[in-house]
Amino acid sequence: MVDKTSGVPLHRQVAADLRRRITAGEYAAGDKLPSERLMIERYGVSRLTVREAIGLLRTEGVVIAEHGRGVFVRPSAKIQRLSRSRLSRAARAADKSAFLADAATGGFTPSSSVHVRFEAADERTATYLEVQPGEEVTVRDRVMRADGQVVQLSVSRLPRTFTRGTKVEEVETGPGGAYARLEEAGHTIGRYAEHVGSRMPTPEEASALQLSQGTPIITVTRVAYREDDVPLEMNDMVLPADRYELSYEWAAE
Amino acid sequence: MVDKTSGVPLHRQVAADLRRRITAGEYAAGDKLPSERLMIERYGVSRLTVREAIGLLRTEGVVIAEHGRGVFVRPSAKIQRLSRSRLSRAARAADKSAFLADAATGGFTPSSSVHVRFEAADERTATYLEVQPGEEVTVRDRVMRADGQVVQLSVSRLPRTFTRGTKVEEVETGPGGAYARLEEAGHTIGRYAEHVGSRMPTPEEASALQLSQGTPIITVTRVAYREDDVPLEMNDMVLPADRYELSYEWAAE
DNA sequence: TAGTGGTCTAGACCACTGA
DNA sequence: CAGTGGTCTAGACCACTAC
Repeated sequence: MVDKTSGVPLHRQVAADLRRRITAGEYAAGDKLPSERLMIERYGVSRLTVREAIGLLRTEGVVIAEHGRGVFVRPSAKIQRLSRSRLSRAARAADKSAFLADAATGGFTPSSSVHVRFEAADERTATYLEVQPGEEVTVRDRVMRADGQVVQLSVSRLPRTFTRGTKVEEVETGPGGAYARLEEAGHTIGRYAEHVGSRMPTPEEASALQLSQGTPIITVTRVAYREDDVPLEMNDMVLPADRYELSYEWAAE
Repeated sequence: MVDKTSGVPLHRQVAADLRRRITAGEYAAGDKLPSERLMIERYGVSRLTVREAIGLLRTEGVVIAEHGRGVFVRPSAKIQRLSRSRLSRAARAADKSAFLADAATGGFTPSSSVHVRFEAADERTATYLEVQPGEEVTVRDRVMRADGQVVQLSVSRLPRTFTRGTKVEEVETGPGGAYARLEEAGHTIGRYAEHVGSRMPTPEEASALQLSQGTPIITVTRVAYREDDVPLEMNDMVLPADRYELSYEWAAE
């Protein structure tokens, strides 16, 4: 089953064999792989070697281990598509936040909890919001859930000069959300920019989003600009990569 | 150094301690961590436990192990920003492919190799290109390098009905690239859509892009539509997440 | 209770790096 | 050459799951 003279590490050979069987359909999505003890016999290697092989597949997101149950082929999660060029004034007028609008499209039951605080702008925040480092910003921390499960973390930051005395500094921002309050205060949004990246989650993010090993996160930093190009808000979003796909669209000219 | 009675796995305690020292700046970017043998003494645990701790940090992308040298704090790579709403006809007229345009912005020396083949459309391709499964498509495989290093993989697919008899079926597409040839053939591009996701790389992608452990990839599927909304091309791109950030922009209304 | 994965030890040999 | 990480073994005990 494995070639101990090939020079290729045994755990890689075992991982490759399992991977092949999975892609060949021998083990289908949701199926249980043989137990570690059984693989020890089949491949003629030690337990650690088997566990290293499984570890590779876990890191790749191919399988998921469940304590006391077994190792299972990971079902490819259904992807939730988020169209990003749709934060129209019309949608806000219809009393939907961007997240709620997504929910309406996706057909899940949304809920979210918000925490508001104030802090001094760090280097990165100052750069995006074009303020001086140390300047006070309003921070809205948000945990978004779909059918009870956490699906998105969002941290919104605005220069406090724009939010003082408005409901943006309260947990409940009222109909239309924070953007509506900003517009009422005379700050009409002219354009949005989003910066999309990806990385492995921190342990905190992994537990908050209940990510299984081998799942990266998608990071989105959205900046909302006023019509005169003054930054009004930056929003750092964290999404589990196995559940989301972002879609953007633009005209050729 | 570690509490063997706390119930928290030892390797997690070791990992947490190392992570804390790194974020505290005790070990700066590029610094070498203590050797495994030294950690065995310091933490009073076995070598496997130390290696498991390091393995966690590697998966998180916090450190990089180099055989025979040591384990190093991973420097946060400089991010190459790609603005995605810039595939203008003007840019193409200036004889730059999208990749070359990015290169001009980023200041690196680009090179790429292309392979052309033909295949039958699979399910996914058929959906995006709105053709029948099995219909013949032209496939342009591309490996892009910056200063010699592979930085992007790209697979472009077009219905062969649009490419037959054109230079799109050749390796060298001529000035302006494939899009320019399509326009000459009467297929004017009306809009683009991009679908962005992220996942851990396959072993092949990891070695092709020389990814260190713990680096996810960003997947971008760009679809180019004709002015009458007929799909002309789909382009599956794979980018190392530690080197790229994608930027999109749109007007509020 | 039996079977599963999770954690951990002690020890060994190998491959790679750099002085 | 010494020091580093990479691989591997044999064996042990634990925590969780399901019957």
